[in-house]
Amino acid sequence: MTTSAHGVEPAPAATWPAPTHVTLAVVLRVREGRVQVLLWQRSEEPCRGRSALPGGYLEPAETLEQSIRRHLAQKVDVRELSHLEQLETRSDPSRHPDEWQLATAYLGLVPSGADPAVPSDTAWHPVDEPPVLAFDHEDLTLAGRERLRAKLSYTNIGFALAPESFTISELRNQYVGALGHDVSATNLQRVLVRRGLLEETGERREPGPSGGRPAALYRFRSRRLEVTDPFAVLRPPGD
Amino acid sequence: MTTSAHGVEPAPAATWPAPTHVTLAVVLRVREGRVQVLLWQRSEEPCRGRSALPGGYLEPAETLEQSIRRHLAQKVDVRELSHLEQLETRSDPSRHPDEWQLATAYLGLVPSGADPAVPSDTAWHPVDEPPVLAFDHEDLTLAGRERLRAKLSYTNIGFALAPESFTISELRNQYVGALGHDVSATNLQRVLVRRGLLEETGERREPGPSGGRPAALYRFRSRRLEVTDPFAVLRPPGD
DNA sequence: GCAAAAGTGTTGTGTCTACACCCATGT
DNA sequence: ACATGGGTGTAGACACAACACTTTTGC
Repeated sequence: MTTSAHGVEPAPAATWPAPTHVTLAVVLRVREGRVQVLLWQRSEEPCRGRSALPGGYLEPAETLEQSIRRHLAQKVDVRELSHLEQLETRSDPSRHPDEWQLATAYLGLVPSGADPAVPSDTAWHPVDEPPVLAFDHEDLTLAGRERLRAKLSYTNIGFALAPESFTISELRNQYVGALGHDVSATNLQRVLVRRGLLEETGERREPGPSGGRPAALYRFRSRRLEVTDPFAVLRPPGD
Repeated sequence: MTTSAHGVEPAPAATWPAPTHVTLAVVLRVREGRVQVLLWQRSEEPCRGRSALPGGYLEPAETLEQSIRRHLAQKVDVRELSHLEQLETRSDPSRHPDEWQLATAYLGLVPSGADPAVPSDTAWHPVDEPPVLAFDHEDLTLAGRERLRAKLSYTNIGFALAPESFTISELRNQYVGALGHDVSATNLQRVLVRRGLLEETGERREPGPSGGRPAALYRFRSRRLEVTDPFAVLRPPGD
């Protein structure tokens, strides 16, 4: 196995016969109205001290998804991950200074409510104003954020931001943070119910000390990714 | 470089220290109302004689996109490719019988009008009833077809199916084939013009021998992929 | 009663499909 | 004249945003 060369022999990529392969994850969650990304402080060269996305080398006989789950398990309780999907594979030979390295990035989501412990070298950072990131990780983070934003409007991916059951205004907070603009609770409820994504659990949340009408609890009908608005336009005729 | 082992030593994937990496392309076009995919007849084991997607090994110091373009150049005039985008990377250790092989698939599109010559071992096949394909290539083909179908409704990807300039009914034929259902020329024109994707060239196509009103020629305003319907729902307020 | 929070009713707008109708050309 | 293919006008359906209004709680 190639051990991580740390700048001892900065050979140009062309001299490497075969690329190494790493998996990375853009793990996002929404807290206090902002999207946060899980970052890790590198203790090795290259880019020692810089923040980076969690991940690492692909091991023999594992799939990319198994690999990223294994690496993530060292940073966060993987059971808290409500969704994981492949983003893309980056291959620019100059993306890593010391070796020819391919990187397959995943998007992971953590629902509100869950608050997994993370090791001391790992922390959540606001995705809007991240620290300087290693390699091409900032660009990958942006790609993850965009993917989430886009899918919120035509899939049920909201399930991955919400806990089992929730009130509409709790769900609204997740959408507001993830989309970056205001969303009315009124219309959010109507859109998601009309599309059959949400159903009432029948229970209610008791109001806080300042009063207010008790809120109905909802859940997502499915907690697996489904496309809910497949034809924005150019629908098949007669339907 | 690993030469293609042809079943001589079918070692389990776990014994390979590092994966090989190939790039593949799902190259699609629409002809006579059907989607066709470019396939190639394998002359080597494994899967000798089976049809397969074009592609091959990644070479040192090239990016994945350079790699797939290089391999495609052997099968088709790459200048005819109007669009190329990454689909996904497959990593199941059992996807190849003889080696541990990762595969990054691309989606390529060829516009109507262009009719590139292909070598004798390569041909266009209807994507609906393909021959038995090697490895996981049938599934990748399906993924490519789905990607095209989805993007037709919320991006300007139609430019990649159409030549420089075209009549609405020619464009309609491409959409009908790609979507697999009828599309009215009337509404197609209105949707694409309203969204600012199409503009008239000012020229007209002379009618054929059977008469008819001459058709206006259109072109796509941009021939690079753009998202044109970013918010199917949950638009930002006040806009 | 009053404030707070949740939820419903309703109106207006924009975008789409469907279909009737008009236009320009060849024979 | 009439067939053929292209294009416009228009009406209805639908989904959405916005906002006024009602409901249910705590104090």
